[in-house]
Amino acid sequence: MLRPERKTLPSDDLKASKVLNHIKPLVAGRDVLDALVELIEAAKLTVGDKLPPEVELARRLGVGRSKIREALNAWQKMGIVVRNKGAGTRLAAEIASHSVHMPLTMKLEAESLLRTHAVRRPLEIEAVRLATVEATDQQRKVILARMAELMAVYEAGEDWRPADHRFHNEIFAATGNPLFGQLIAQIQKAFQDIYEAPFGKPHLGQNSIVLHRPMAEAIASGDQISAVNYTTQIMDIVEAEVREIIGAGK
Amino acid sequence: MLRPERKTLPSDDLKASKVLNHIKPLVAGRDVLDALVELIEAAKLTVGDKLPPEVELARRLGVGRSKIREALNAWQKMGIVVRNKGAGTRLAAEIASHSVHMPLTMKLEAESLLRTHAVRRPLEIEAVRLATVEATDQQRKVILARMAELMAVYEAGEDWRPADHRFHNEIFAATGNPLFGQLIAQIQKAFQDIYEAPFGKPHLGQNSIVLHRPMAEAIASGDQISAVNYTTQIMDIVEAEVREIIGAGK
DNA sequence: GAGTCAACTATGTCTGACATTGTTGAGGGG
DNA sequence: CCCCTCAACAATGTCAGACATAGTTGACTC
Repeated sequence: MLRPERKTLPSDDLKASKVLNHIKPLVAGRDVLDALVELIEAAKLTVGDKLPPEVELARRLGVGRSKIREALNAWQKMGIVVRNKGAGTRLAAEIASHSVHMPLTMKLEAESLLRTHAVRRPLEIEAVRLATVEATDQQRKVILARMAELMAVYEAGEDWRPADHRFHNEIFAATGNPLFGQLIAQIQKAFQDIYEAPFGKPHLGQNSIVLHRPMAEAIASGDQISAVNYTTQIMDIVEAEVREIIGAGK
Repeated sequence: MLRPERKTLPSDDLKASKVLNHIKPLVAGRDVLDALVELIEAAKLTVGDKLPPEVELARRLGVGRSKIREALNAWQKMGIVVRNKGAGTRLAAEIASHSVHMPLTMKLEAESLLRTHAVRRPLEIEAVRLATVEATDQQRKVILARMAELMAVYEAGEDWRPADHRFHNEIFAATGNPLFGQLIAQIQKAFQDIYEAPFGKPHLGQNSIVLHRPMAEAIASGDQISAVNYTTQIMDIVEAEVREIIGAGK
């Protein structure tokens, strides 16, 4: 009637648990995510590998389980890890492959940067197309005015991003569909949170400023094809800038 | 030497706490965020208003504080609330009117149905395009399998929407970008809540089912142009159906 | 050799406690 | 009367322990 005892410990994640001994506990100011990144790098974990369980991570890093969970949940939302009840937490994104020079933190965040941009791109293009079709005469004038304002600020060498923001918001308003503005605002926020942290403020999008004038004029004149064209170019330029910042293209 | 006692309770958040009595506890399957949305709507909270404290929310909704915290932290990341130690949690974004997280308010207006679709459309098309380019061989096979499953269920005259959902989810997964799936899931949720309530279950999208097979095959074979083409047609058909349901075009 | 099933593993959630910080309002001094 | 100080309060941040639930494994049975 007695069931047998299990003596052997399977330990699928030898790599991780072994390195865990060398990880220093968190000192004040150090972030849990940084420590996790350090662990992943040290253990050379790749896609599909299992991370140590929460309790062990918490013990080794000297923090509570809640902090570990918060960090891992954040990563799951970003698609970096996959967590399963009963099973463990596994690496999901390709983050440990190339370009050894760049710290892993930057790689992680660069991934999210590209992903966010990939979602933003079609929304922005469609918003411009809709605006070109739906805008009222009044709105077309305002768009041109915002564009002029943007160019002035830019040529004066000042910080042009607030003006850029107002310009794009006007376009979203002109679509007649508030969802565009709201969704992109969400994405934009995530975007900023990401790229302002690791990369400083690299003035992303600078190379595309000159394209804003013809784009605005295309919207104002109702030229759907040109408007979409210019927007696509702008998005491509921004994407190229992102890839340049994070080094080697995918 | 004795410091005075404080008898008065300041209660800045009268609105919220008052309505809290009427909120029903969470039943299985209901989401914490939905309950919070309901509370915010019922209390007519606007930007800057304070939400009830975590412990009270947890008590009233019949869940642990950890779930409340998880939900509120997620909202903070999205910029919907701002949380401060010592102070409380306050509404940051205008979500009382339109938001992907607030299907309840949108139910009222049939117009938002079209708006939601307008946002979903470019996302879906881009997701298909990306999937066509990025999918692994394995994923292409799974997409074809899901499509076959969908067609079988459809031709058997059963409810095909679960299968349809699985099919599209597989496409989103194949993009390699979890954001597409997440965003569209949000939108999809709002979409369903809207059209299922006022219009019954009109099987939206029925006329486009036949297009799913060539679309899946285009994805599987890497034919970007055809895939985008079929998807565009599908979205156009759905849009036409929506317009028909809500009566007169726009 | 294949299937069964119990022990094990790991995450999800609840509860209670304490730490830390913002807010408030009474009291004292000018 | 106004401003400043400061102690009590309120609310979130964090930790720790416990239980629930679901996936995984491997020895045993047939």
